[in-house]
Amino acid sequence: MDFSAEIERAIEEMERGKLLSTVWAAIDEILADTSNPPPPPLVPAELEFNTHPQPVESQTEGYGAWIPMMADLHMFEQQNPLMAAPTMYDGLLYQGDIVQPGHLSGQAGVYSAGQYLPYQWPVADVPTATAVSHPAAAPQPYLPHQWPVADGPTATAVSHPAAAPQPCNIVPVVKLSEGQSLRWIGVQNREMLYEVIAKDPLNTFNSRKRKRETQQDDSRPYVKKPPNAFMLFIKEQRLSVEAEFNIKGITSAAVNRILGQKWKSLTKEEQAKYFDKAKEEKRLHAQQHPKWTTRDNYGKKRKRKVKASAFNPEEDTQQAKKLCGTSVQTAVMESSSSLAEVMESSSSLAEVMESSSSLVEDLQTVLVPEAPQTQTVLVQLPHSQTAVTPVCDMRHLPQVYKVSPASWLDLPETASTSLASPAPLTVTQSPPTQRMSEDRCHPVMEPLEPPSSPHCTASAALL
DNA sequence: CCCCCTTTGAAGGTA
DNA sequence: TACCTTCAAAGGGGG
Repeated sequence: MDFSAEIERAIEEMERGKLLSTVWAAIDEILADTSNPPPPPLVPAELEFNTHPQPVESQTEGYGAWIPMMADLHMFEQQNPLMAAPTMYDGLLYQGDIVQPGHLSGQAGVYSAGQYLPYQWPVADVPTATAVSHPAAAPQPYLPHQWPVADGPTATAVSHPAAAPQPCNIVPVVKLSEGQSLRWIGVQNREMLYEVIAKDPLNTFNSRKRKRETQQDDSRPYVKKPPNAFMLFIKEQRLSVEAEFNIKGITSAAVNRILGQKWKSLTKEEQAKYFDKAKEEKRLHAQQHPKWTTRDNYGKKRKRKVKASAFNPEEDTQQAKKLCGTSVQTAVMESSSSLAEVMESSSSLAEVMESSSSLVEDLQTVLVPEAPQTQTVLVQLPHSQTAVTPVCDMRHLPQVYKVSPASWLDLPETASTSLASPAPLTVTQSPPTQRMSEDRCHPVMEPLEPPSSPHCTASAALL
C-alpha cells in the first residue's frame, strides 16, 4: 500500500486533525499486518521525529527494556509545521483531536480509532513500580521525576515541568513493567508527553492484537502437550501387556485399563522414574515452545461426549463380556484373592462374614457406577478343585462361598481367560457411595459366557 | 474419515 | 480451594 501518496493527498485535502488520524490509521494498518511488529514509532516515520522512544539494551533479561523518552521539538516543528502548532488546553498542548488527560485517566485506550499506535511494547520482569520521567532544564543533570502509576488498567503518567527543549543527549527514561506500554498523548511545554498504559483487557488495541494472535494460531503448527508420567508408562508398557495377554485385537482401551491397574500397583520409587522423565519432557517442551500453554490446544480436539450413566442391563452385559480380562476381572481378581486370604486367616464364620462384607463393598465401589438403587455385580472366582458350597446367606452381606484355599493359587493364569459359570446367587447390597468416573464398566445382570478355560469353575453374583 | 473408548496426570478455567 | 474440563498415547470399533 502506498501510504506516502495517501498522506500527500491527505495533506492537500484534509484538515490538520484529519491528517493525523489518517497517518495513525495507516501505521495501525501496517502494524496490524505485522506478526512481529517493530518497536513503536510513536509518531509517523515520515515526520522524522528526532528521538522517538526506542528500545535500548535492557537491564534485565528477556523483554525488559529501558525506553528513552525524548523529543527535539525544534526539529519536530521545523519538519512538521502542521503538527507543530498544538492547541493549548489546561496547561497542556494537544495535537489534533487527541483525547484530554481527564479521559485518559479514566479509560486508557478509548481514543478515537486509528489515532494511536496500537502497539504493546514487550516488557517484563520489572519488579518495581513504573516511573515516568521527564528532564529538568538542561544542562542540569537529569533528575528523574517519579510519577505514581495506578495499579490497574488505566494508569496514566504525564509530567509537565516547565522545561526548555532538551538536547538529544539528555535522555529521560521510563522503565515499563510487563504488560505496560507507552502511548504518545501530546505535547506540553515543548515536551512530548506519553501515557503509560497498564494491562487492559478491554483495550481495543489489545483486542485487535488478540484477534491477530488467534488468527495466527490457526496457521501455526499444532503443538502437542508433553506426556505426563502415566502416558510415558503406557507408551513403554503397551507392547508388553499386549504380548502378555496375547488376545488378538485387544483394544487400546482394554490395555489402558490394565495399565491403569498396573500403574497403581507400582511403588512410589517405580513411579518416580516416570515422573522424572515427564518432568524432563516438560522442560524440553517449554524450551522448544516457550509461549505454548495447554490452553492453545483447547477445542482443537473434538470435545469428548460425556456418556450418560443410565443402567442398561443388556448393553452392560455386552460391555462386560467385551471387557472380560480388564477392569471387571481385575477388580474381581483382587477381591477374590482378598477373600481367599480372609477365609484362610479367619477362625470363625462371623469373622469371615465381617471381613468379606467390606471386600464386597470395595468391589462395588470399583464396579458399580453412579448409584442405581439396585445393581448386580458378577463376581468371578478362580478355579477350585473342590466343590463350591454356599455357607451363609444374609441380607446386606454377600454370599460367601467356601472354597479350598489351595485353589486360589492359580490366579495369574486365569486372569485373562476365566469366565463365570451360570446360576449365580444373589443378595441385597446398599448402593455405593463413591462417585465413579464416567462410563466405568457397568455391573453385569446375567452370567457371562461359559468358561473358555478349565481354570474357572466357580462364580457368585451379588445383587 | 474421524470420533469413541479407556486410563492417570497436568493444566487451565470456574464457582 | 475444590471441582470440572480438556488433552496427552494407542489402535480397534463403528457411524
